[in-house]
Amino acid sequence: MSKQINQSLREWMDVFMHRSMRGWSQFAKSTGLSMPQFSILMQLHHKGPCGMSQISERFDISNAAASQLAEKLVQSEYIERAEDPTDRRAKVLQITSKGKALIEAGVTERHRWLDELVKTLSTEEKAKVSEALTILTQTAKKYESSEE
Amino acid sequence: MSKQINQSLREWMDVFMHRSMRGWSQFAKSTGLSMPQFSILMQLHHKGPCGMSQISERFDISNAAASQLAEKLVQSEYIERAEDPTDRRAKVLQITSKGKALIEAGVTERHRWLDELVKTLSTEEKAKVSEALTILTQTAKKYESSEE
DNA sequence: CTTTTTAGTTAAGCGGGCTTAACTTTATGC
DNA sequence: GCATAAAGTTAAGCCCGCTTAACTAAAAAG
Repeated sequence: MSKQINQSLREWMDVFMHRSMRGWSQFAKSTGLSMPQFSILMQLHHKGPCGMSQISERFDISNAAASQLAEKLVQSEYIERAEDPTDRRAKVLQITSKGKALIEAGVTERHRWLDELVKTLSTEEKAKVSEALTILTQTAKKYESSEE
Repeated sequence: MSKQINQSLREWMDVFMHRSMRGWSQFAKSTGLSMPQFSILMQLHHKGPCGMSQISERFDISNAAASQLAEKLVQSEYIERAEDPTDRRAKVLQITSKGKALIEAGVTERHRWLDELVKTLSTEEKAKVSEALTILTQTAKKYESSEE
């Protein structure tokens, strides 16, 4: 039983990840953004505003690199870079509505595939899948918050 | 109901994709391979041997670019480049055992997190998740083969 | 059998990401 | 207050991926 769930998770992740990674990199390319720039944008969309150092830490690059990438995103108006009112050395990076729209367009595009899949499921199957994914997502969120 | 499954799919994707993409790019970096090189390796591992043109088509780059990337992977012994016996203009790219080992190490690392999640599930939850993911995977595979 | 098309390679050159190093500005520790 | 540490920025230089263009070699078309 334990073996079975491992097996099914692995297979699903395999299929899903290949599809997903390819889709995202194609989408990133179509926007004209490089992958590093795009990843930062995703990060800001996903986790909300943060400072420059969090970016460099998260992506394991130097402060200088983060600063340069952020600069380009500011230039193209996908993010905003403001002074942190509580510490005037620090900056607060935040996605703009233009940036948000871009990422959400990507998400929507990625979802089209999932929607197609769901369409072919029976009502009963839909219910099962929905319940299972909710369980997984909840568990994952708990785990993420527990690891710091 | 249809709304509910869309919602749970979206949330699931949000959490799992971020985690997974981050993990892969960290892993790729740790191997010293660039993302383009790593992606080609993944592709060869996932879909088996193919020619140079399929690579350039798949990743939407020029033949020249594909050739140069492949050359580097050959140099580092992650792939083999042989002459296609049925068409002496063409080449057959194939992952080596060294390459396979590398990718599989990455997969294993990615799975560690999934295993942690599964551990915290009850027996009943495991059964539900397992069943649902099997449904999804089967559906996805059918869909993939139907789209060409 | 010649012409054209197809598969791949090679080289030059551009642009991007990244690092190190030097610097500015602001906060912290004593 | 003064020294030290921390957050970002800027510039120089390297490596890498990518494109275009020129080329080789083999298959297909006529």
